[in-house]
Amino acid sequence: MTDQRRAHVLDAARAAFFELGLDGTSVREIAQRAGYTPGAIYSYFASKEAVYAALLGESLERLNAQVAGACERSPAGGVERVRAAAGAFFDFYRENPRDLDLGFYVFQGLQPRGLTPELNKSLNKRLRDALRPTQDALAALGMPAAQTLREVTAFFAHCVGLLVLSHTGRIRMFNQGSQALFECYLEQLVQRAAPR
Amino acid sequence: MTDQRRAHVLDAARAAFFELGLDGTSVREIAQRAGYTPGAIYSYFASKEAVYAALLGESLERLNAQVAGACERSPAGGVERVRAAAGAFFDFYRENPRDLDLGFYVFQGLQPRGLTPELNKSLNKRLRDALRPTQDALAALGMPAAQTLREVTAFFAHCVGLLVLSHTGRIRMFNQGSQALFECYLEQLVQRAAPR
Amino acid sequence: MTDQRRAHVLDAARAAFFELGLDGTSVREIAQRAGYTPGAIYSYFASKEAVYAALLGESLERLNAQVAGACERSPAGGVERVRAAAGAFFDFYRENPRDLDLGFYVFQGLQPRGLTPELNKSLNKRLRDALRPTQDALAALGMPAAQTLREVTAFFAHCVGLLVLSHTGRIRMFNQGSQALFECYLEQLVQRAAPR
Amino acid sequence: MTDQRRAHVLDAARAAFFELGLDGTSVREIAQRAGYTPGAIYSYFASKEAVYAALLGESLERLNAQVAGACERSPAGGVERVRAAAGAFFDFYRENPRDLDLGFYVFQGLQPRGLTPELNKSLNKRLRDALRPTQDALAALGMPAAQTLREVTAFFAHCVGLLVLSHTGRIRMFNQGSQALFECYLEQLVQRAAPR
DNA sequence: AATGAATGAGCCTTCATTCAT
DNA sequence: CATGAATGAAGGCTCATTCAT
Repeated sequence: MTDQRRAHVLDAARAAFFELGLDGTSVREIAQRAGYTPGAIYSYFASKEAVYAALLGESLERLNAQVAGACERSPAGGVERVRAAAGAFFDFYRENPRDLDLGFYVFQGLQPRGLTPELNKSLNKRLRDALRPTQDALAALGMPAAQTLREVTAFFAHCVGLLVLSHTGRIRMFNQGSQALFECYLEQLVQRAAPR
Repeated sequence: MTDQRRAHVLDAARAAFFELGLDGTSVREIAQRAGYTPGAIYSYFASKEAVYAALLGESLERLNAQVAGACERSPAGGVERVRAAAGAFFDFYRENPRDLDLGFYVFQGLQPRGLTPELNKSLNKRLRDALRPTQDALAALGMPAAQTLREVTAFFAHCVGLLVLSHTGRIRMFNQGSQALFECYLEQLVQRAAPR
Repeated sequence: MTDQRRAHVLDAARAAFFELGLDGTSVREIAQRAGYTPGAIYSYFASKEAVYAALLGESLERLNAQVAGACERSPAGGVERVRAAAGAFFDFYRENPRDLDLGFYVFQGLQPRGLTPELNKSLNKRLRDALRPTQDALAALGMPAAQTLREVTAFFAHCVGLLVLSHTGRIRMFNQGSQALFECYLEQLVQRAAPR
Repeated sequence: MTDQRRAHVLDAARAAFFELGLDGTSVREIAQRAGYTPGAIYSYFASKEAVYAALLGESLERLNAQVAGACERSPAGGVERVRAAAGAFFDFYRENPRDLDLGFYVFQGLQPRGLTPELNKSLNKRLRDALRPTQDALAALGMPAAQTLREVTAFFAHCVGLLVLSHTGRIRMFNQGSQALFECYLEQLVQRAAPR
């Protein structure tokens, strides 16, 4: 019951945040969309930042689901699996730029009240999980463990860079598209994993 | 005289911003650090956002200077020049993470009052300028023009990604260092520019 | 409950405004007089201007009540009714000069936020309503419709003029009293409505 | 020399005030238009309100000139002179609504600093002067002195009322034009002065 | 006479949060 | 659990005015 209502608040928060951005979203706005008064929000979350942390948690679940779904639809052990896992990760954030904002906001500026070390750890873990399939797929192609770790980290960074540039419009400065650049990077990665 | 005082305000703003972050910095805070009352700030800048724009402009000048300096100290036409130009760019933001924040803040959220189209254009240009030496160095190695553009964009994205991950502590998640990963990417880039 | 408190804020605002004038009244002042902190005012009114609009609305209700009361106490259909309706209108503003200020302030300078077109329309209507009994009384004496409209408009203007002159002390310049001048105008009007 | 410069400041102030209104005009604005820095204004005027008082004085001179001009162009001693004097007075403010604002602002809200008793007296006198020709013309038609005073005061009030209603757009509420209503009032006045 | 710099008081408004009921 | 009311701190900004130079 309580969980349902909490989820309802979260839905309202997500909608508000997607529509208005992080700065444009106030507790009042969330409450209003949820059909509550501001005070009620604090029955479900300790603070506004806790709402965002929960939102991020939920966002990471969707991310993992999307990655897992893509993996299931591709044969294990081949380069296709690398493409599927990596592509699903990138696509998730390309299609949902607000989820990227959310991640940076929570991971960057939060007070201890909003992001306890345990919560931080668990969120980190889910993010890490979403990259694991890519890492595993690289390993399955014979890439040494140390290198898969390096590659997946670099891959993550590359995605983040492309997404941020795309999201802030900086990439237009170069007349380039993030999708094409992503594919380019992915092919180089696949090349390194399975030469020839 | 006025310029000196304006610079003094800018110094105060930079210090405040480096210490407290962009959201934590108020006009009151800047004024206090500069030894002024809040109203005085508006003798030098039209708005708070104009202060940030000026800060960014100045940051981009330092960036360009650093890149130019590194280029001067390396022979033109060889791979060393690529390493110098690209490395200087990355190092600037690695050593001054707040300058990266500044860039994203200004480019993302500013009102027209703070960031006129002309100013936006000129700031963009200076950012672009800072990447030009890298692009030129790639071209000097015989890389086709279309590819140099693609590569420099991807390079920029990779830097941003590594820096953001590093800045938000996410890179620790992978037990990796941004410096090492940068060098790795740079070597791959050099490889592509000058195979063998 | 909320309505009571809203009325309480309105009382404070009216008192402040009567004492300090519209320009001298700040939200802080209103809040202080109401026993609140400034932010609380915004629970009851969207803006400072909305407070004034509400004050004017309430002023116009009092005006209409006063006019209606005077009409009830006078026989319909005769010149007495003209004197009653017109006199009540003038007396209201003579006795409450600040209410006149309020009207002009709101009707003149308000932002859309404080005075939406609908609100403007409804306030206008109530002002118009307060003059209707005078117009009707003129018609009851046999004055043609077109003339009643002209006369009531001129009457309104004359009242406003006398009140403004009286309020700003300019009338003293002529050693005249607004009351006597009003009665004079009224008698001329009655003459025109019911010659002999 | 000083007087010339003072006049120059006054010109700037008038222009600013006509364009931006009283609330929209700042000392900065006036100074800028006069080619000065704000502080310089205080070499010529004790305060912003003193500027307005001076502006009003000058406005009253123009008013008197306009009235005098109209009188000169009409035969003395007849009803035409009444129409000319009264009409010129009304026209002045109908054509220059800002001058009316000025008058009310100065006469209503000024601090002692801006409006000393002597200045007040002299401004009052000039206003009174502008109505004298109308009063004299009425007397020339044989109207008793006591009545001419009453009539000219009522006339002044009627003008002010029509102008204020016109200026604030309230007159539209009645689908009436201030010009027509003025003429109507004037004819009644003439009637009273020279029956038949 | 004029500047340039700065003040200081004030403005309206926003908002996360608290807490008695 | 939820409300309704209110807080308090802060926010960016404006502007008449002062005064040393």
